[in-house]
Amino acid sequence: MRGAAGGANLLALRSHNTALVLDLLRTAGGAGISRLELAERTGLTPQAVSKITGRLRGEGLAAEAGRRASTGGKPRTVLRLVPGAGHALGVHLDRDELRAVLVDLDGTVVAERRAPLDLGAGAETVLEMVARAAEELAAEGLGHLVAEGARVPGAALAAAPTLLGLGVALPGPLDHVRGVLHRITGFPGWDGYPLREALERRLGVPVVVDKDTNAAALGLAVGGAGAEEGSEEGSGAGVEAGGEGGSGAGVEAAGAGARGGSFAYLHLGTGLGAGLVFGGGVHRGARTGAGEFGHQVVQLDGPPCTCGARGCIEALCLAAVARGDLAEAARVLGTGAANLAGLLDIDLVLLGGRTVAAAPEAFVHGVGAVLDARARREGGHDGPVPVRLAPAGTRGVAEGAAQLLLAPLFGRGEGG
Amino acid sequence: MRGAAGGANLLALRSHNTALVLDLLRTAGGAGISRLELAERTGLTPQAVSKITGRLRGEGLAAEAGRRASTGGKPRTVLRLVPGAGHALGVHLDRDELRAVLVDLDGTVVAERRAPLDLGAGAETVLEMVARAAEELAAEGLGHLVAEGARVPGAALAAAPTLLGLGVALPGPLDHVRGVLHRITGFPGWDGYPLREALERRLGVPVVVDKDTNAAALGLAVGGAGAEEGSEEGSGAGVEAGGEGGSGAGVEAAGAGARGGSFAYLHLGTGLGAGLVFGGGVHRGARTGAGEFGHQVVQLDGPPCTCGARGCIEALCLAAVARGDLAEAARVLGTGAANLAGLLDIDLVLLGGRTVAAAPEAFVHGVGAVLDARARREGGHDGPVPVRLAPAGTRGVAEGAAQLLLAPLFGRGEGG
DNA sequence: TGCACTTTGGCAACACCGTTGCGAAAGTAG
DNA sequence: CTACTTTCGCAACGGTGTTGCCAAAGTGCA
Repeated sequence: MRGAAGGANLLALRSHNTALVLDLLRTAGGAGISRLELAERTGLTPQAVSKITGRLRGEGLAAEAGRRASTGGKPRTVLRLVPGAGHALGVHLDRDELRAVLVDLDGTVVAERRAPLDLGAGAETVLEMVARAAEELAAEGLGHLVAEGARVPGAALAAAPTLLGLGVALPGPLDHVRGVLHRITGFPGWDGYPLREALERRLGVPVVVDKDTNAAALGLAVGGAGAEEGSEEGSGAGVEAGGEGGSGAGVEAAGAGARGGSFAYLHLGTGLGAGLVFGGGVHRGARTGAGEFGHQVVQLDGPPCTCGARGCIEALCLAAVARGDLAEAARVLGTGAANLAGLLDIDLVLLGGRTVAAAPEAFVHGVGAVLDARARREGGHDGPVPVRLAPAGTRGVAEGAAQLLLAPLFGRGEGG
Repeated sequence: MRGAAGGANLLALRSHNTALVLDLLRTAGGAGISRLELAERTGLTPQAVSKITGRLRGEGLAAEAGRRASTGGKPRTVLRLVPGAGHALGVHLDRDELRAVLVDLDGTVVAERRAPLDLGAGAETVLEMVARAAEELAAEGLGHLVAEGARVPGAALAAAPTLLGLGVALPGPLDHVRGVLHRITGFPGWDGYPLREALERRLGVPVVVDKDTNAAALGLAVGGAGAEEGSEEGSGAGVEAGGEGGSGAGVEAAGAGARGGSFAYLHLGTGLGAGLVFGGGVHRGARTGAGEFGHQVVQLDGPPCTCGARGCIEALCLAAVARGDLAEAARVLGTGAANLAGLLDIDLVLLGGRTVAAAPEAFVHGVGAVLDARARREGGHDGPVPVRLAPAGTRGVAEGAAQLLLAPLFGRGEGG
């Protein structure tokens, strides 16, 4: 709601309330939600909700979808988001693979691409690969929406009426606001590359760039991390730890995807990073560099890390993994998680990444044990912070990248 | 702006914009600010600002105060906050001392009390001491505002028309929302004590309770931490480190007190704690327990801490202080600060507390050196995070406690 | 001294927001 | 079929920031 200056006018008021309603419609998913429920959840009057939803229906973003059972009077009409009213592209540039998805407003993946990738091939080459994948996905998923005459190669994206833009997620520190990469460890050719500007010029649609961990965290935040279903894709999504000693804390945390939820997503793959979510939005910090978790020092004068420091979590954790000592790796990771949870007082810790996926139970239980111990030391006024496996599968980061474009629609931009 | 539900109506819109204008008036201080400047800073139209300031003048919260030099036309009229239009009481319950202040809207201390304290004397005794100090301060600073007939002992506070309430800051974890103490280390009699409720019943004015570190951080946030003046009270306020390698990062950080500023206040006294400020507001976390900094583990399997864990910053740091090795203490503290700064990407680190005050240079330079080294490792796209001595003197926590009541007026409640 | 110009800031009309009062629509219960 | 409950839209309303216009209060130049 607050722009750069902070003053709010009537347009901002409307945008805020509209985004709130859209977010609730999205969260409700296929089940839908009635006008009166929307009124209760937003605190607005039913009449205001009717006006807002009427406008949304006029714009094609919402539609009526059946009605509820009566409770003694006129039954409530159920409203539903029209998923096809908007789309976004998400691209995940990993160290050895490119994954691209086209999602609709609901976050459902409409089309998907996957290709081997060599970040060392240079920015121009990779840029062209991204553009090609984006155009193919748009043609596959949105081709029927494009007017016949507009189907000229190279202008496919700009011609798609429902496409909101493209989100790119990649490792390494970068400037999220300006869309400029700082560096990618091991690939010096990327230093200072203005990825957003280059892609926007090439594709003609809005582009947003973010760290992979932030994208993953955003995807989890809007996807309702820790929600009931959990039968998404990952086979080990049911694994959980840390709820035993708690007084209902696990139940509380189940709604982490809702507004106000806060969690940390810890990603352990070839490196270690974190994405922080406070109040439903990603915390990026003053210079959009937040989430530097791997190089937190947890062992003064410990073994040297590639970054030049000593005793970094990443170095300790990966060394333990390399020698097969998963229990120790989980203990180190848990120590970092406990530090983080104590400092920020979050609701939930989510674990992800290839290394975690290779042995989910070991990490979830190991990290959970450390958090349990900490909670017990503190006297247990509140239960321990629950630890779960991030439900998103291998394409979770790409989906999160697409959410970089969708989130502002739902009022999830910048911290809430 | 967002309440529990999130929906915003016209009243909320007005409150938001009014708070924004009040905050700018407060920040401008004695120099004042013109209507057009307010319009530029808020993004509102000049006419909207005129309406808002007109309302504020009608309520006695703002007044015209001279005019600027002309720039070729009608000179701008300068507006100023009327400091006496509102007051708040702030109490700091330290382990061995009670400090209470009465401040006006501007944050200026109008009256002050100080008394030795024994937290072990029991909640009732301390409660009575707080109430007595509050009533004395109110009588001293606000007596002339109270109608003659209303001057009956025990009802002094409720009768003072400009008094917004009382803020209490004290060590140890607590529930800020409900105003209930969890515990105070070393004083088991306080476990679970409903301090807010008890004080509100005793005094008849709104009461807010918070951790001492949060109160200090809030005081620094609204006081413009790192601003130019610095000639407050602390003799070593000029000490600074970490700006040398930076590209103007120090200048940027000078505005940490303004909206959008983010910093961490690290308090090293008998214990070690932190207060986090993002976007001008205190980050308290999901269960208002954030800022647990002292028991971050920075040495796996290190020496045992009183909390039961091993290798906590607090234990390592205080042990180093005890044996006179301030350089090592600063290095440990700096390691924790670097972890924190990397994780959250803050603008500034502020140091305070008795132990720091006893040797400011050693800590500021020692912590700054660790942050410098980290920034240099990362390639230095941005300069290192500056480290400064918190400018607030010994009564800073009490002033911050009073700001717990004033901050909501200026839109600084809960995260900006 | 007088006139032209610039800039500030208030008055009035306006568009738009959520709110309130009221009634039509659409069910259930008897 | 009637009485009742509940949902939801239409119309009028109060209040918000915005726009168009004009008076006030300066400066600069002839």
